[in-house]
Order: sequence, then C-alpha cells, then structure tokens
Amino acid sequence: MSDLLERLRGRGWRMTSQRRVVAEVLDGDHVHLTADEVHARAAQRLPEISRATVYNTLGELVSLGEVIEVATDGRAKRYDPNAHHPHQHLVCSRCGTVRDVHPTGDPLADLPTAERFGFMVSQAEVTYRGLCPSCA
Amino acid sequence: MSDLLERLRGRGWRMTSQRRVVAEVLDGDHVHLTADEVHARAAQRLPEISRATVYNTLGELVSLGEVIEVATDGRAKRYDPNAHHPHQHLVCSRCGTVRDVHPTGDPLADLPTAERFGFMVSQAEVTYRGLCPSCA
DNA sequence: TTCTTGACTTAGACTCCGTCCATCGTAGGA
DNA sequence: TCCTACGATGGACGGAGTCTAAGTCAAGAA
Repeated sequence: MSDLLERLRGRGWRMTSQRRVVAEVLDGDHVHLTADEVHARAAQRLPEISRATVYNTLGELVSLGEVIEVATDGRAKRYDPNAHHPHQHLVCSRCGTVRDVHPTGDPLADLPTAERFGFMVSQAEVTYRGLCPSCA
Repeated sequence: MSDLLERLRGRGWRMTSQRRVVAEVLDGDHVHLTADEVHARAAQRLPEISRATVYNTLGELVSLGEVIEVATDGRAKRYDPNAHHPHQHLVCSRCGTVRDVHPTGDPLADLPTAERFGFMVSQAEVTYRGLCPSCA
C-alpha cells in the first residue's frame, strides 16, 4: 500500500495523517468496507478524524481510480481497494457481504451495437446475487 | 396494464384507487421512474395520495415480481415495470437515464462453481455504463 | 529555519431517500 | 346494509451522504 501512497503523492496529493490512515485501512485483500466502517477503523488510529474527511478521501480515491465504489443495494456503498485487477462482485442478498469474483467471458462484448442506442458504453459491471454460506 | 390489475386482483389484492393509479403510472415501455416521480404522477390524478402508500405499493409490486427495482447509483432507486422480459440496464454516467438492453450470452453461466465460494447464486445483474447521446 | 498560503480537516447542520407508527378510512364479503 | 380487516394517511424518525464556515497545517519559498 506504500505503492498507493507513492502514487498519490506523485499526483500532487498533500500527504496528511488522515489520508495516510484511510489509505492504510483500505489496504488488504478482499476487504469491502462501508464508509462508516472505514471511519471506525481509521478512528482507532486517529481518534479525531471526521466523517467528512473519510467521505472526501474515499471520493478522491474513487475518482483517481484507486478504489472502486460498490453499490450493494439500498444499503451503504462499499469501497473496494482491488481496483487494478478487473473483477466482478458477488453479494449476499441477506447480509450484504461482498466477494470479488472472476467470471469467464467479457460482458461488454455481449452488447451488440444495435443494443447500445448511441451510448458511448465504457464499462460493464456484473453483480451476482445469492445467499452466502452463513445465510443460506 | 389492465392485465396487471387482473393479476393483482387474482393474487388477492384489495383494489383501491391508490393502487390502481400507481399501477397505471408504471404502465408504458422503457419507463424507469423514481419513487418520487411515481408519487408526483400519481398525485396528478389522486392529489391526496401519500408517499408512504406509493412506497408500500411499489414494494409490493417488487415482491410480487411485477416490477424490478433498479439501484442506479447512490441516488434514488428506479422502478422498471418491464419485469416479464429478461433484460439488463444501460445507465448514463452523467444524467442517470436508464435504458433496457438485451445482451447476448448468460452471465450466470460465466461464473464457474469454483468462483461461487459456497454462495447459492440465483441472479446476475449487468449494468452497462457510459454516456448517452445527449451527454456525450 | 521560519514564513506564507491555500489545500485540507473539522463539527455539526442539513438534505435526500426511505421506513415506521398510530390513527383513520374503506373494499368487499356476510 | 353492516362489519372488519386490510389499506391509506401524514408526520416523525433514521441512515447515508453532502455542505459550510472556521480553523489547521503540509510543503514550497525565502
């Protein structure tokens, strides 16, 4: 994750303790935290950090393409740091748990030009839904 | 849409003017209204209708499988009455417009058992994103 | 090293979307 | 026609996220 900190510094980010802590919290595999969970974990290391800062930092990381926002349902968005390896998501309909998955095939290729209605289509997100082992 | 009203009556729905109006508002192709838009349109015909009733009725239609809930982004959910023809959605990243699309291929078949992690996977939603002709 | 400045952070008010609840109204069967 | 359980109402409530005004501080300049 120091890679990430380096990349951010290279993009002109002012490196503050808050940003460092948020980036560190997101470090790790297959972690899909909500903004509030990120805030709670960040606050363990930096008790004064505010919710607004966490939201700001997450938003910046998303717009830089370093983190992916996953809208699970009506619930809170989750943040996925695994942004540099293309993948899709498997969501538990009951508890909201998210896993990264790697389907075969390319969904973008499955959308014929006639079905694009003049849109400049740039992305296809696949969300698989079902019950996780604990909820089934 | 009188089909829909018939089906609902057949399922034991008490037919009230509010439910009738909500069902009628959702009538039509390729309409993807938010709950507030449904409420606004319903209120043109039935000014006293309450937001709670619109939410209740939409929720019932969704759980009966007559309408699909589309979570486009962080914004309000949209309601898609085209529930009896399998399809996916194409969303404009700028203005949020939604279109129904019909890709080839079956995304569920693209998820190998080894990538299901013990989930009982029942559904695959594909959301294509890009810019619509007006926003491009 | 100190100064300077504008980018960053903070707390809390606010908005938006949706749900809940107590009460009232009414569809439809007897 | 009457009854009653199902449905509607509207206002309070809650969670998630945004905004704002004021204070703070990282990092370049001198």
